[in-house]
Amino acid sequence: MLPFVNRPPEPPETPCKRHHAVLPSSPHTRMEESMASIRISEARQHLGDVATLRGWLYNKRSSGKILFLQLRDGTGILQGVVAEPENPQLFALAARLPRETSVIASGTLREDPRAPSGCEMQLSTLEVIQEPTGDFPIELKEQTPGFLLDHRHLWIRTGRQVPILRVRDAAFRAFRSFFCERGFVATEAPILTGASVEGTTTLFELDYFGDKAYLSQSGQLYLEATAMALGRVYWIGPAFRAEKSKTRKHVTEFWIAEAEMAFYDHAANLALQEDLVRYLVEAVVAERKEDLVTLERDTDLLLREVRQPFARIDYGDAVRLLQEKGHEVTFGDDFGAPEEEALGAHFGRPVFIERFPVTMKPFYMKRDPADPTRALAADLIAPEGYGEIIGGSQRVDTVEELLAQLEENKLPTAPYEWYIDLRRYGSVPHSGFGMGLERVITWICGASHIREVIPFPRQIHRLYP
RNA sequence: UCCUCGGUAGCUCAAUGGUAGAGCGCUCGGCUGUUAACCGAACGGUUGUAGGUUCGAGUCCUACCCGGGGAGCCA
Repeated sequence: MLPFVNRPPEPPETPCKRHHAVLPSSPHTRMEESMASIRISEARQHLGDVATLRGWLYNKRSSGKILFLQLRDGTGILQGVVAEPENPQLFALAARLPRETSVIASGTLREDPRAPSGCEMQLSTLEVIQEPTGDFPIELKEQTPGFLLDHRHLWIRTGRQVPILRVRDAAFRAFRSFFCERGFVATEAPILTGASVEGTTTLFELDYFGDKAYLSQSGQLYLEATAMALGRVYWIGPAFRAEKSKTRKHVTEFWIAEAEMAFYDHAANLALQEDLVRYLVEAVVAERKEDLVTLERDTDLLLREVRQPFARIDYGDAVRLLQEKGHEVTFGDDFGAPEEEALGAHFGRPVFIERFPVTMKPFYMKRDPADPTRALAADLIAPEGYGEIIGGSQRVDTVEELLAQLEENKLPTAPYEWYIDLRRYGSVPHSGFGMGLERVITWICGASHIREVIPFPRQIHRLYP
């Protein structure tokens, strides 16, 4: 047995050999030894080679005795070409196959400006793995959201959905890289909880061996505990809100990216959030530029938005600004979607709204020493109408303040004893925030609805598939 | 939960209270460079459900069911 050591892979003699080496074994795979199995994203590196790709028939077009198969494999779409006079049997087979037939296709890769991607495969063999038994429900034209959502398990194969899910992957990874590079420790919060974090939002309730339990709406309180153990922590986890929201910004199950930092004050918290959002956008645009172009996202605009310093506005000033713009808001109101959109449009870049009145915010936020009616909290509003993407604050760090604020919010202390303990044993100033990953991804993609950027969105009255 | 719009062919949509239509998809035929191909033909219906008005209802009325968009709340 070879010793398991961390060594770099040997440089491949040819790209073909490298890819051959990583082929998984499969009962469906009957590869000829000399042929490189490629993924479509790598096709350009194999021009002139005979190659094999495994995937699905995405679409088919023809003109007389020439047939164009659009093949997809999850990394891209490549055109396969077959002409009847050259290969009548293959032509007959290809002409018969319906969309989404799973196939192993082999042929010569070559550049051709007439092909949609600039290169194509001159097909020599086509092995059918499974031929669909009915018409594929998702058509390559406009369909209604209800129908598409009922067929989400198939919808994700088509059109914008594939690039969006790749951007999502890049965003998740960039979030983790950002914190990993800064020495934060990834840790986890429980999903099953015995009490509400904020005491306000509606939770999903379930039976826990005869007791009531709830699905977590945020890992924050637990991250405060792990931050006292590890210093600086972060995680990405699911969050559940049972509110009957029906908007383009809401799903009942979403992924929250949270960080909690010991010895960070409000200012340091905002600086970190700004660095994070800028890093995320830069990283995702760099990695998935092609996908964003496919999605027709204006990446220059996106980069301009994040490369300048983010705007900051005091809550009171934001109210006055909105009033000047004709919005009917008064001090103490939370901002609705039109107000968030107006603020985003006014600044043309992400904007922090700082120092909310404490009456609007949950019990765990620290008050501003300069004005105890205000919380050391900020929401980050994305531009272009995408709304709030981060909510954060400096946290209460003394037992006295915490008990007083629990009481003001009419919350019992018993479920929070462990949380109060954090202020009893070496409490320190600390801050943190939660970012709605789907909201950020929606903004980065320029998508029109949050449900497009999560593989299986959960909404009120929608639990299938 | 509230406001609003809708439910007709597999899909997307038409149809003054008077015979149920088109485009796309599927099927068949034509076309050797298609780009959601195009051209021609065929196939395709218990008009969301239940009741009511009417000589006659997809259309009008009532109730219910389901969905879209938006609001509030939030990330």
